[in-house]
Amino acid sequence: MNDSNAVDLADKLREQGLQVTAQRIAVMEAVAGNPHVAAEDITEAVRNKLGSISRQAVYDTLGVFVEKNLLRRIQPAGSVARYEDRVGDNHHHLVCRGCDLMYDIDCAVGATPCLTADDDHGFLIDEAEVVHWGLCPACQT
Amino acid sequence: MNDSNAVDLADKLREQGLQVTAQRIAVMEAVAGNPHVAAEDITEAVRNKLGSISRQAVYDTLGVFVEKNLLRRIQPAGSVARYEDRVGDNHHHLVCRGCDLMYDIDCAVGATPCLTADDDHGFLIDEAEVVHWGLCPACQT
DNA sequence: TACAAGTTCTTGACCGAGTCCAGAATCTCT
DNA sequence: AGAGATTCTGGACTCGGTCAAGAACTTGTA
Repeated sequence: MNDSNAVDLADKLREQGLQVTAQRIAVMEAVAGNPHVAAEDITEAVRNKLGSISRQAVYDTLGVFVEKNLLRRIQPAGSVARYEDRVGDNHHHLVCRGCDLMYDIDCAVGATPCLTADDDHGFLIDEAEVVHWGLCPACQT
Repeated sequence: MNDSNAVDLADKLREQGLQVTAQRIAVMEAVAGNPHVAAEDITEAVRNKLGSISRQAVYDTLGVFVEKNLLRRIQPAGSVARYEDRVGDNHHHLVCRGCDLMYDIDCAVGATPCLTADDDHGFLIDEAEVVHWGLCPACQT
């Protein structure tokens, strides 16, 4: 969250042909410091840093970042969209049915688990998303 | 969709300790004849059959059915909730990013693929949900 | 067949994450 | 520094889904 990080982030944006703005840097930092954050929390974090940002700017920024593969968007059923900056490894998630607590999971089966479907119906499959559902220790009571 | 089916469904409901109503039978039939239907389409199907039903009754009914494990609810990111009557086998889904077309998938890895997570963080895991994302033949152009 | 108790359905207001739009501000390149 | 493109702001809006209270229906008992 220091200046050198901000510089690194700026370079990352330029690499993708994106303009560098204070809002975008702040959004990136908000996600980097907080895996699985919701848009609302990102907005709040950015406001704490910059003073203000519009909801639209946050959604636009997140949308561009996901499109450029700088962020990954995850949205377990019944939950709002969440964002993380761990991209490129197709890791999975463990979600609590009770409180939405979420952890990253490296699947025991292998690097690209279950990627091959028996019958792909002619689809061009690009991702196999795995969500482990359960109850966290606190919600098991 | 004939009378004997309706009788079977009525028994299924009683088995679960649920009251049998025309609305519930119609909702069940709407899902049975149409895997991966959204609540709105179910409402429409029931209205075609019974004349009318309230949105609330549809949501209530779907809620109990899912709770009693008579239906399964699936909700891929960015899509509305969908329902199917194929329960108990934990099969997976193939979803088109372009048009939300959805197919059932039996995973090539085995009966309970990826169910074991490397580190379960103390969770009581009850389901591993797998979604294969891609583009259907029509959306590949 | 009638009744009471419990469950389910209807109606209508409401919620909240996310989108749309048009104009103002900002960034980048020359 | 200035032009052009991109991004941000503000506010209205959409829509799947939920909440609440009272009316209607099912079911078990007699």
